[in-house]
Amino acid sequence: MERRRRDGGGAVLRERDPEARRERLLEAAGGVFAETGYGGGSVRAIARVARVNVASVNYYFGSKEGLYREVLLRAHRQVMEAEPEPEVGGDAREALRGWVGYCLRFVLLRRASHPVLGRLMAHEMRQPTVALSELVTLVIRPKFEQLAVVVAAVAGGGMGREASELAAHQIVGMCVHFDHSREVVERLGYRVPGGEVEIAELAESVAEMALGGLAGMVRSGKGRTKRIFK
Amino acid sequence: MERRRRDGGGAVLRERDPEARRERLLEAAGGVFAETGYGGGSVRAIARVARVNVASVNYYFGSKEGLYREVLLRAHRQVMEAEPEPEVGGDAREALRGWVGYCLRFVLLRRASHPVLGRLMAHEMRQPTVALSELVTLVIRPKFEQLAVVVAAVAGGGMGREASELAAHQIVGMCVHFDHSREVVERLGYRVPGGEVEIAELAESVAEMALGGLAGMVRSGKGRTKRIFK
DNA sequence: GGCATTATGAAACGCCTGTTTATAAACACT
DNA sequence: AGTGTTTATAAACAGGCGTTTCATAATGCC
Repeated sequence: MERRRRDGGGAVLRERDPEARRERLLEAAGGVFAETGYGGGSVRAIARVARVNVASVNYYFGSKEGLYREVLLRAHRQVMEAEPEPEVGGDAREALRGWVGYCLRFVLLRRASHPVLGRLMAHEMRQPTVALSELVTLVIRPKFEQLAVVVAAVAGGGMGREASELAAHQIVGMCVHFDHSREVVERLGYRVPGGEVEIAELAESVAEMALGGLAGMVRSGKGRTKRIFK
Repeated sequence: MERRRRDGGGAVLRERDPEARRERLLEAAGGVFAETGYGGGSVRAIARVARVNVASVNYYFGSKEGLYREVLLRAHRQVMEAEPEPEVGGDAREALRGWVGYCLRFVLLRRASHPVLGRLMAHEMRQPTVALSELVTLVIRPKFEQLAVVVAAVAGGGMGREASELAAHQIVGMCVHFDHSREVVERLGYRVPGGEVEIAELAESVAEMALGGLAGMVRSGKGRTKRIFK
């Protein structure tokens, strides 16, 4: 079948600056994907926010997925530059407090300048894309093993490796819950914090529960015989 | 513009049993929505599973949303009939263990006969629909307040109401994490349990951390002065 | 100036979605 | 047998999606 001729629309002003366009697209995509996740964000919405034609997404990034990958890489790079690592040396209990604070900041902090990686990862956890495995080995696993080490140190030899990791999962669960289930948590009357000070308060509470819980596990000897990892 | 005539397809075998069709649709929709959430499941997929025409969804339930609401109601009814309530009377610590076990069973259990409400609610938490508020007041809030009471009882007057509720949120976080972040948790080497026995083991660990954590909070007096609820 | 290269925009493509319409078969009742 | 209602179906509809096409405007180069 014959295609209709199209005339391209006549004289239009064309700003021409590839670098700026690429950057605007990445910025806009970061915001959109952080808000709605990969599947929820449409390339048309991104293009609109970036004030750019839809076709530019494919021109610059090949596909929606390509754009998403670059957004993730960029966000990861920004975090590595901007966010200070948690203190894990020295006192083990203090290290655990530091880790919890770091994790909660990562997930909850809503500063304008804050990198969007935390929210992107939250969406990945809920609805994984092909990028999840990469993200796990690149970002999540190192952080998680760091926590597992801290947990083992807090237990002071009172817990096996498997029990430490299980406890670490539970601690992570406490942290991410306030973001993952935000809608429910807020409907139940808790105002999920978004500022530095409030997040620090929440972190103190979570760390307190973790520290007390670990102490209890060590006392009861529950951490010794478990064998529930594969 | 004039519409083309359609002939309806001639002689086809038609099974005629409204009740069974409605039931098949609800069953199929329960499975599909439990797997992919409301947004992720398409009416065409549901109709295919139910071996029913697409239009039947709108004929019987008005809309996709109407079908979803009935699925939720049905699932809730099934749970109320099938799943035993957790023991909350008697010893407070034992009550907490009971609650955690109930919550984990609710979220993780994958028996063929198990109601799908847990998985539907998990999707609602991640991506709320208009049904979430209803679900919160109908199912989640009662359970949550039950937990908050148990937590306060375990603390034995050593925690204020707000601190009890915050601790309750943290405990819920530990429970739902293993389902919400299943993909990540499994990639980190933990096999998320789906059977009764394993779930009970996990529940013991979570309850242990909660009990120890609450004890620690009471000891340190952290539960007294907090004022971070709105 | 002439020409190839790169970048941009409007529209189309093909596929999916939930929903509606028109037809028709099956049933209930007279 | 005839009539009216309920139930079932295939096809159309309207709109969204990611992607592609193609003409053209802007640029770099000779």
